Amino acid sequence: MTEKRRAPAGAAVLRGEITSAIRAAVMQELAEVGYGRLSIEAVARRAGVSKTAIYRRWRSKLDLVLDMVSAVAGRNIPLLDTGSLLGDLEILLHVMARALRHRLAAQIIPDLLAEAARNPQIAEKLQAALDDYQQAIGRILIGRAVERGELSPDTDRRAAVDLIVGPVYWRMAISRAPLESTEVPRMAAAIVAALRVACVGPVRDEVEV
Amino acid sequence: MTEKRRAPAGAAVLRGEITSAIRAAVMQELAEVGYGRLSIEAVARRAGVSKTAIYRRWRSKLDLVLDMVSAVAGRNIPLLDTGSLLGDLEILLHVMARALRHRLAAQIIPDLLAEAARNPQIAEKLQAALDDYQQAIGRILIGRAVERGELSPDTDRRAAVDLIVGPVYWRMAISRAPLESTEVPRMAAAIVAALRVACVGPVRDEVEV
DNA sequence: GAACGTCGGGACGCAACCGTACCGTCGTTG
DNA sequence: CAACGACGGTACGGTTGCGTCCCGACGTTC
Repeated sequence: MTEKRRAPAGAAVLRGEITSAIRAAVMQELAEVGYGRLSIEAVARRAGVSKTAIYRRWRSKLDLVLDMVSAVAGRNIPLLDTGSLLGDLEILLHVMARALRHRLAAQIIPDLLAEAARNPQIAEKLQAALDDYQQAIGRILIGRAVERGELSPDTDRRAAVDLIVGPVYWRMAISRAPLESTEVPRMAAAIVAALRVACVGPVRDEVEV
Repeated sequence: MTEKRRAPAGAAVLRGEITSAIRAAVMQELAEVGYGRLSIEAVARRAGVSKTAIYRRWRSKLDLVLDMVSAVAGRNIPLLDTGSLLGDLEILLHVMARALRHRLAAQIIPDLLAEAARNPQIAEKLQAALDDYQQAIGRILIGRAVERGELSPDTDRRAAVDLIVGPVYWRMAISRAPLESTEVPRMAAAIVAALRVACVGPVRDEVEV
């Protein structure tokens, strides 16, 4: 019971440099072969590390990836207040575009999102992060615009998020065409126009004859 | 040289029912484990067929999937002319939404798109299909609207496609939230508003102070 | 009705990977 | 300075999948 336990010391401590090497290797490997083909052996090889080193830190491949996901997804997105919906949107689009311009991100994100569709554990972590992200946009960005009077109070947050995030994601992650920074203002302006219209009730809509 | 070759007959002919079974099994398997983990053995098991049956028809796993992709992606999208941009958009969105509501499609499409980012062969086939799709939208849908005078002639086709396709894809394939049919008209209206603004030159844009 | 020739199925060798057990190493702690 | 104890690395059995080969079955054609 009252065992005297000496704290691990000396060589008996996880070396952070190795943990980092593994993390980096996982990202590389994830981008190169995807989650489906991700193998611990390959990660170990790439990191110049033994498999045991990995299994000591994470129980399984799933654990490993889940940990990476929460580490990356946990970051809060800073949503600066520029004083106008258009300005806020430009900033947000620039941030997203910059993120998706990174080769690793552009490959890993769609891959994990696809994997989430069949892996409940990944889905949970990823959807949580995604929901945070979307809620943040909806609450902060749209919320501010409503306060300013730029948008109607009964704007549908979810629909708004789709209109904001969809185009840039489609362009960069699916269509995989570059999005020049100079195009961002135009896209932002278009989205503002869309949002102004999107506030009307969901069901009722007149059809022109 | 002048060999007399009797045409294959009798049991010596590919049985279409088996080919179909394999195709169906591939779709199921693709949805369940993704391209990365797709195995010929599993496909054969699920189809109730021998591996040889598959290898007789396709040289490899890649060939198999490429064939499926071109078969599905080859279909032309009917873009009905309703007489107005708004009407055309509603139809298009309904078609996309219906397609993405199918479980198989909603899982396979994002998976293959992610895979395309690292597999040149799949990327080629898929990007070709995607480009066709986008060009069709750009040319027909936007083209008609321009002719009608609903949009400016110098509307950027690519940017327009992003605004049209992005939101619905994000909503259904990424965010994985249901898109009610009743929401489509509103989304279409929002997109029309966006498109009207998106025609201004890409670079120049005044910033409100 | 006999011959033909491809069919589907089972088995094989090979390769990759999983997760674990063991072993010598190393640096701190008392 | 000696002992502790977790460290990283190697080696291992088991599993899975790939692509191929050979076999008996089968139905049409002559």
